[in-house]
Amino acid sequence: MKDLIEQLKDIYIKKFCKYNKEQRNNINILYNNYKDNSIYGDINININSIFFLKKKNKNKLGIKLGNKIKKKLKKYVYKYELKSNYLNIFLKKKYYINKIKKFIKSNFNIQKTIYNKKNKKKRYIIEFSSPNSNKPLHLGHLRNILIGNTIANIYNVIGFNVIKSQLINDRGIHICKSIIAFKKFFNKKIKLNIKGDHFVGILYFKFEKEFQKEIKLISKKYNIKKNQAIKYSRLSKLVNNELINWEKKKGESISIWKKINKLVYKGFSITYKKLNVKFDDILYESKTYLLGKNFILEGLKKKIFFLDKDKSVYFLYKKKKIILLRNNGTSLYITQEIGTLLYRIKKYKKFNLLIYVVGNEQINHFKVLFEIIKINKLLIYNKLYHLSYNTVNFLGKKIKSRYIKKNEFIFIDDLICIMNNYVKHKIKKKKSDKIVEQISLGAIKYQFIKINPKKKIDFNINNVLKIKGNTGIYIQYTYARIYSILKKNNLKKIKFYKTNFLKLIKKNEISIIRLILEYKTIIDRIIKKYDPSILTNYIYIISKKINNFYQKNKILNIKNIYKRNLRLIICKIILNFLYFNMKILGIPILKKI
RNA sequence: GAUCACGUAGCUCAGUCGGAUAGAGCAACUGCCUUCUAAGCAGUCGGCCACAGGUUCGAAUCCUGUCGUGAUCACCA
Repeated sequence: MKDLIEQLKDIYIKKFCKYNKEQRNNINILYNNYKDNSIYGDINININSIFFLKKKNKNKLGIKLGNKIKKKLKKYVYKYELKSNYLNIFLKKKYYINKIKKFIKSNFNIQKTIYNKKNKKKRYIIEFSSPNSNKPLHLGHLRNILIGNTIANIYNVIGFNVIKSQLINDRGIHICKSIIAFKKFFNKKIKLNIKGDHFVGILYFKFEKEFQKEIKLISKKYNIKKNQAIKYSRLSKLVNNELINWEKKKGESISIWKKINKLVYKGFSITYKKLNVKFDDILYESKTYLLGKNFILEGLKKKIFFLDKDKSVYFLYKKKKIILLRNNGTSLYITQEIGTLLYRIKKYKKFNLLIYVVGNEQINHFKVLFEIIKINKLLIYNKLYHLSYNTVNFLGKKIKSRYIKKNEFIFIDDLICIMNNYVKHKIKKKKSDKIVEQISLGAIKYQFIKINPKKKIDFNINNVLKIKGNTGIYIQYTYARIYSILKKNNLKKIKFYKTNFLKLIKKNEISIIRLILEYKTIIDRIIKKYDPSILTNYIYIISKKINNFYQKNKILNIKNIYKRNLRLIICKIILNFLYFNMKILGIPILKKI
């Protein structure tokens, strides 16, 4: 059974744009949750496209459409009004009552009521996080993870088959830097009192520090520029040799590499666990990069790629050379990326969309990658999407390891720690550490998801530390409030059939239900725009509405049993609805706060 | 220099692929706890939607230009 919005759309299409696809996509029919319903009605139909047909007759055509709707949907529609550019539909209370009954029938199952599972065959692969294995996850990863995880969860809600995929960049020069530091500055001794990934991070930063020192010395000594000084750097040579050793699997390179990676992965898993993020699939570039190398060599034979004078392999993109293989035969970022994609094609065979959640600094990288796939006539060309988001800036600049100084933190673990301390001090009643952490995690996640991925985040600890107003805590608090009411009254004892909802239901109760009916539109918009922030905003509006209702109306302590039943039912719907969406957003659910 | 984003209230952000009177939160100031969780609710204050043109019945939204901020510009990953 189609829902009302879809039915209205059908009538509209039949009447005005049966054959015009473009206009069909522009039809704008929405529940009115933002303006006075007694004036603007329950559903607003934007009739601009009618202007397209005949400007002069817009009123006539509007009335025609209104009459048709009233006739066809007389069960629910009792009135329509033409106002400005809108055809406003006024609904009977019965419509909302039926919706409430539907919720009751499904035992308050949000998924069943709003989305009936379909499309299970459609497979979506979502790659997110993609860390390097040389340092802990930082705030850039945090944004990435939260966007990726939320989008993945939403695809899941609709009923698609979703694969959350993590690609770990576990090979390359950056790892070798940690390896050298481990050998040279730490005598191959692991510090056990530090979380694994942080320890490896320390190795990496130690290397960078020493490296910069050396470069400075050389450039001063010989009076040359820094980038030229690299040629004479001893540490740089050591790293390059380490990479060659690693590729040849010589010496202790591999064993130390394995040891370091193990530490890092252990550290990652703790952070992921805290964030409550799980992956269905983990890929390692060390295992896929050879596939890419072979692919490029084959392309060279097919004359899709070319050999440069210095024997490096390149690809022409917009008349510019893009290097695909170094002249010494070792592979690059793009090489690995191709390899990983080939691996995925082999493993999953068919998928509808592969979404790369990667920062916007790599827009060009993905353009090149997709072009390479297209030019090689691989059929998946249309099934690749780069979900790019803006950077997380710290002190005005993009977060990069070289910006880290003492007393500055950019790691997820540190942020959680700081937030925990803050919540602990701000909180009125004493709470267990577990609850404190769940509150701070909710706050952090909400604060990051809240912002449109297109916009950059200038990270400021004071923004995250907010616990009033539009925050994760507000959502958690709303949930806990309603939960405590329902806990005091066992819903199962209520006999629904005795309640005459039609007489009891009032404006404010209807407006809550109407808000929930908008959910489908919201989800559609999120999928269309790849923007999870839409969901946080929506959940916030719902929370505000229910808090307002809570404060103005008594729910448990009223004499009229039937009225109480109705309000409890609405509470139960909202409770499950919040639960459902908090799960999607990954905000911890607390029964008490 | 080129390319791509973004510029909305003092601050942090919404704004439905052009439509009804530009919306929230924070901060500041008022009210509201002997009654279901006051981490809340109700209200006041605050806007030349960066600037200038253009497109049309109609622009915060589309186009062009200018300014500002950031990212990228290829053998780092």
